[in-house]
Amino acid sequence: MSDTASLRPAARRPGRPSDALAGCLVHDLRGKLRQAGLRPTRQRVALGWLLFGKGHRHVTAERLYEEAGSARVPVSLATVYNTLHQFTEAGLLREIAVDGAKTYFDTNLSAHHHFLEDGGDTLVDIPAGQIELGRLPEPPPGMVIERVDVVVRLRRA
Amino acid sequence: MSDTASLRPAARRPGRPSDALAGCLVHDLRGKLRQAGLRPTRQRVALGWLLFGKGHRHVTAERLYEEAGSARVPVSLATVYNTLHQFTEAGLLREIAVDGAKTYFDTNLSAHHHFLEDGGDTLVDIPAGQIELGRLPEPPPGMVIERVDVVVRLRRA
DNA sequence: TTACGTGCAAATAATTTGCAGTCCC
DNA sequence: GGGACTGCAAATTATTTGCACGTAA
Repeated sequence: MSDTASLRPAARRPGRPSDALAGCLVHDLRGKLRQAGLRPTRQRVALGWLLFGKGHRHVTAERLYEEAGSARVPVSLATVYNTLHQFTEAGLLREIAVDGAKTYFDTNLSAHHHFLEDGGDTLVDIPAGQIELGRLPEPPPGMVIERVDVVVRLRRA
Repeated sequence: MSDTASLRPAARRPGRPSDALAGCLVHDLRGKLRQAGLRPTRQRVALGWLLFGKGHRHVTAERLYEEAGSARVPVSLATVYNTLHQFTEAGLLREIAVDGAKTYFDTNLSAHHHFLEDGGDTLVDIPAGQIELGRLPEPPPGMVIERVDVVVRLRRA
């Protein structure tokens, strides 16, 4: 049984390009993983599907674990953590630490920033270009700027 | 204002200004705590002393706990956590979450941002004005911007 | 086949909490 | 004296690790 079939068993019908894309996406995903030096195992493909299957998202390990469970793709929490970090190292994800304990992983790799809603629970993208850094400070000697993260904290009006 | 005076007192005498200053600083600190609705207990005054006694700083709970031990002011780690949070709620400190597990507390309340050195260990202030946010994005409806945090991640060149 | 992955449970790490005893006002 | 504060140790929460077994190439 192929992963494709198990994950997206929809019938092929004209007028719905998503079916064709679905197969394509999984195929791409496997290629992506392989290129990153990661063996495309069932779990990695499944988690990759959940992560990259429907637009950009922010997830915590816990959340992805629950989703995997709901999607009838049982993986252990440890594997979710491992996979998320492997994806991050492979440049497929970005790790963002906004507050306190939880670590979020962002599938959006392009330069952009975040809104943090008051409880610290929800993270929302700020479209690139909507925020503008005038000039950056000079880094201390011997250091280079790797990345700039902006978090806009929100409060209910 | 008075903060400036209490934080950066000029030396009044060659020799041992520390006694007079100590009284003054401690006195201010007690007043500060009282104004914030916090009873100026021995531990709070001692921790306040370590925090506010010598210029702005970034500390983790763990670090402050060690310092307190070194300064012959034994407090429990739990009390350090409690105190830091109480100070934060009282507006005496600012909590900054830059990465992963550790939470830093910043005694500098003015608008400013941070450099984060690569390991995520050291946090350095970026003087206000050295960084410039062009324009801020519009917050989602029903929300207002409370604060903007910028973290500039550094890597060894 | 065989090294790489995975699951599980136990180990860490940072932080919080419950409660008996202590100290400030 | 009385209620706020503290210390300790146990509880939580988020995450990591060690190791036997499973599986993709």
